[in-house]
Amino acid sequence: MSEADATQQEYPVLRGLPVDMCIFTVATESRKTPQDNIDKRTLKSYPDKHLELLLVKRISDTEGDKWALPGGFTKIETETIDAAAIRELKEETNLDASVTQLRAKPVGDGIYLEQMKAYYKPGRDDRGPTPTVAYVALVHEALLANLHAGGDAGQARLFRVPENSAHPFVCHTENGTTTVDWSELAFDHAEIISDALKFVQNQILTTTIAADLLPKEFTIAELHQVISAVVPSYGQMTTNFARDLLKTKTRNSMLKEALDEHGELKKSSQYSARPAQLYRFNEEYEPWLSIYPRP
Amino acid sequence: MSEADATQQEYPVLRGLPVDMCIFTVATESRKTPQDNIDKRTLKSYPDKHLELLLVKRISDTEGDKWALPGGFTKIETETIDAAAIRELKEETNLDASVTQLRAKPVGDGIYLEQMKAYYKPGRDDRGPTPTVAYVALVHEALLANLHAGGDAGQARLFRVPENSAHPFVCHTENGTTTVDWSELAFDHAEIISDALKFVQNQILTTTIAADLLPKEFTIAELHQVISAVVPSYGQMTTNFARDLLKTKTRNSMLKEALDEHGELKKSSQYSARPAQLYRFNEEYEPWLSIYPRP
DNA sequence: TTAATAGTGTCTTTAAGACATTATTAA
DNA sequence: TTAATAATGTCTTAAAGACACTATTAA
Repeated sequence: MSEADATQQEYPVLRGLPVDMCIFTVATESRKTPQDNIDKRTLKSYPDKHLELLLVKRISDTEGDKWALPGGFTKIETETIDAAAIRELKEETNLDASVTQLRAKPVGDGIYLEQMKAYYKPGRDDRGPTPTVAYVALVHEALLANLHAGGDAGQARLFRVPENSAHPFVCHTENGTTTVDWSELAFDHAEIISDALKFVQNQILTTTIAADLLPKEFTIAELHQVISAVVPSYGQMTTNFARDLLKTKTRNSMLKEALDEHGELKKSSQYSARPAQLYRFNEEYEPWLSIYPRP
Repeated sequence: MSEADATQQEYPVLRGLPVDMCIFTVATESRKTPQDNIDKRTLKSYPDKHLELLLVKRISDTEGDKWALPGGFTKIETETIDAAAIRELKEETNLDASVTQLRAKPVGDGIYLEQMKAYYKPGRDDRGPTPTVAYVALVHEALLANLHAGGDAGQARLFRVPENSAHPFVCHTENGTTTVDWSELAFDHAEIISDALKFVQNQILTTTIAADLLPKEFTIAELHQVISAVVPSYGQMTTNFARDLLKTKTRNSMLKEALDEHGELKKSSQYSARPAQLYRFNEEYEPWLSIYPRP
């Protein structure tokens, strides 16, 4: 301790680095029920999917009881920053999955986690502990069934992410609806969330992290639905979307047809009358992305 | 100070955030001279271009006199982290240009600067001040003519970046040649530089930051040369490269033909017998990048 | 003239897009 | 049967790639 103090003259020393977690999921709307007075055949229609973000309600501190991103501090002298992010992800989501490393590349087991950006502004009083390193996680909704609030937070809830900043974050529960406007978020979390949203939108379009939001085997329509949930401006599913995805030379190694134990094509009737072909991501696929012509 | 100490119990407080700068440039080999005993016509051939990185030699500290990335600390209570990066960029390069903001998007005036990643590992003794936030800059070589070492560093030099980690960084001067192996770099700077290299390679292929390494108006061959300098595996310049760049629908707004005051096409004979058409980047161009079919 | 680089013509293959048609299933 | 979604066929246009050819200049 005295050694650290002595060092402070030469260069400032950090005593534990804050981490903020942007934990997103793509939630599936509950299926239509017969009570909805709809032709029973409509029951097979795809449930809607939309993007949700985990927020926690702070218990009285400098930022009052505002909703905020979950977060914490690295355990100085024992943790890397990535390890702290993994620990926070587990704590905040009550995940029992064995997350032991960053998942910047999708592994298809439901968790993507990557560092996004470091934030720092002078004047701690304005926005709480500075700096902070923001991490972005995309987690399969099935893994978020047992949320609990960790650390210094009151409640943890998944909020639907609005398509533009004129609309609030919304959370429906049996006890009613909670809405949180962008301006009501603690610290500079509105800025961080805005950056994180652009980040996941870019990532889902340029990498195969959609794999972490889908079952191991999925239909093209389900894949399209996940993309559209994260990027609302993405177009409608068309018959050509599927064909372009499968037949073009630069993409034809991206998905593989799912086969059953007899080597037969596996199909799913979960959401459609006519069974749809199931696919899985090919882990060997490496996207080529460039604005310049391929050399 | 005592107020800060009191706060430490609740959450650790940072007392100035370190910043490491990965300052790259694309250097132009000195032109062939007649003494090289080459047919004079060869003089017009393009000079080679290659990627260079600014390193500084530390003066005796915990890391001895190793070569390292230039860096510094945010001025706590007055600077944002971005402001510190801008200040360090100016100090280390002796730039007199009025850099007042991050240039994540190219502005074509010779400077691209963007935050890459935050690093943190426990155990300060192993690698000096932790954490650190690494910034990546790509600067036009003309702006790096007046290098001087800033702060606690001895010398500042531009080193040629090797194409793989089996080879060292090399710097030629009148006084001889300096080579620095990856393993000889201070702290964990080899890891940071490795990440930064992938980062700039990805950025130059997916954004228009090449504009910052070129004159306002340039030929297609010069553009290709810059890309190849940063991404050595990029292919040879072909006649189809130019045509694909200019004629395809998704890219045809990327470059605009340069016109003189009479509205005539501007051409350059600087590097070729037959004059080549000059182009400039279209600032309105927004690349579309996705592994999925365009909606 | 020749060397060197810039740029065009033309043909082939592949990808993208429009849109009609057929297929498969549950109720 | 009908509704709903999956998948194919076919035709058109655009992009990519191969490669021979022409153009412009300096020395």
